[in-house]
Amino acid sequence: MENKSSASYERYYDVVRRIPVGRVTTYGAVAHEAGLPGRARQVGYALAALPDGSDVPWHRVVNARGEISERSGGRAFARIQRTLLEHEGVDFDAHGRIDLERHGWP
DNA sequence: CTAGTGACTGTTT
DNA sequence: AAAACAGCCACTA
Repeated sequence: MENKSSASYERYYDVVRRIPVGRVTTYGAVAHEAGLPGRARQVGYALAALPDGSDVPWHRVVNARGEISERSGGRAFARIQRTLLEHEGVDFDAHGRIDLERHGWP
């Protein structure tokens, strides 16, 4: 049984699981909803530790600009994330960014 | 304990 | 609008 580095990760995952289909949210919003404002960085860190095949829709989490963040050693994931969001009905502009006013999750 | 790092955010150039 | 800088906090060595 795999050990979680920190049970706090589950708190972030729980918030991400509540994101409805066709909507996105920011790292800061997830941290805020999780009851830990200001830990946006830790949200990204928690998602980075997220195991493959988890039930957490990590692709619905983007940065404050409404764009997909480039993580270390794999920008291919950004393309996958964009494809998943487009498949859920999320629109991207010519700059590859999402309108948080339209698809943002309150 | 200190130091380094990172899927971030807001303000200033 | 994009880039640079600083602030923030948790995890690892």
